[in-house]
Amino acid sequence: MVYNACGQKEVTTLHHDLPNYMECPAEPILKLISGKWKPQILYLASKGTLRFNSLLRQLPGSNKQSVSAALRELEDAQVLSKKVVQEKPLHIEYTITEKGQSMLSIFRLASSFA
Amino acid sequence: MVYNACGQKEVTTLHHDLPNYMECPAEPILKLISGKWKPQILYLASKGTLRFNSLLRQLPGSNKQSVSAALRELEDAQVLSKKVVQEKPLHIEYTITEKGQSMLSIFRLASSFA
DNA sequence: TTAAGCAGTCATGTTTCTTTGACTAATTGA
DNA sequence: TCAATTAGTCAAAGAAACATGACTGCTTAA
Repeated sequence: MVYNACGQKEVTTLHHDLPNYMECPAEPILKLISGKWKPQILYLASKGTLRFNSLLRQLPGSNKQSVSAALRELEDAQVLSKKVVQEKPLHIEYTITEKGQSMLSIFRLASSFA
Repeated sequence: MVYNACGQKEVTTLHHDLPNYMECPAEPILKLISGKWKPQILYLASKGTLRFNSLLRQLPGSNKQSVSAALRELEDAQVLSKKVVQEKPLHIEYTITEKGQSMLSIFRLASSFA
């Protein structure tokens, strides 16, 4: 069995021009961890729990809307988990998941080509 | 020595809010291999030498301008090399470099999270 | 010589991403 | 009670990415 550049079996034939055409499964993952703020958010999340306003301060030049959207995307993809902490000054915490932790290997590998 | 999520030593301090702030070196690489056409171009390049018009036909829905820009970016980053072939019907060839070949591992790793 | 293929560029338009500013609503400290 | 902090949302503007159509200049096959 032949595997393509994306580590996927080559089976599907959709276009005569593309004998073994197949969408790259890495693309959605690349899209998930790319963008203006997500790599840095993931990096900070790997160091410890995040809180919204503190995160904003840690990302100079960022804004509520972009950070909020990034957090939601990462949460939807189970890379971060969000929980309301019913403590002293009632707040929200974003924590990196196991999946998120293991996805950091992509960053380490990518940075070896810098 | 402490290494951050991007596999980089933590030294720089730029902001009081960021005791160990540092740009993630994976970001430019992620940017280089992301986008609408670059992953697929890289995949095709891994299978063999590319020629402009043939590549366009192999990327249904693409266009000259986008593909041309993608090829230039990848060439500038030494992921592809371009050469004029002085043969029979004089043409141009884009070939994946060693660096490009080894960068395919990023796609394989990323696709394992799909 | 004429048309078709190759390898593009340029100007423009559209779509998507990112930022800005105003606003909400609950909690907490002085 | 007043101001600040936390955690956002919404609409709109601006920037960046991507697509379209017209055009160039060279080569080759009929």
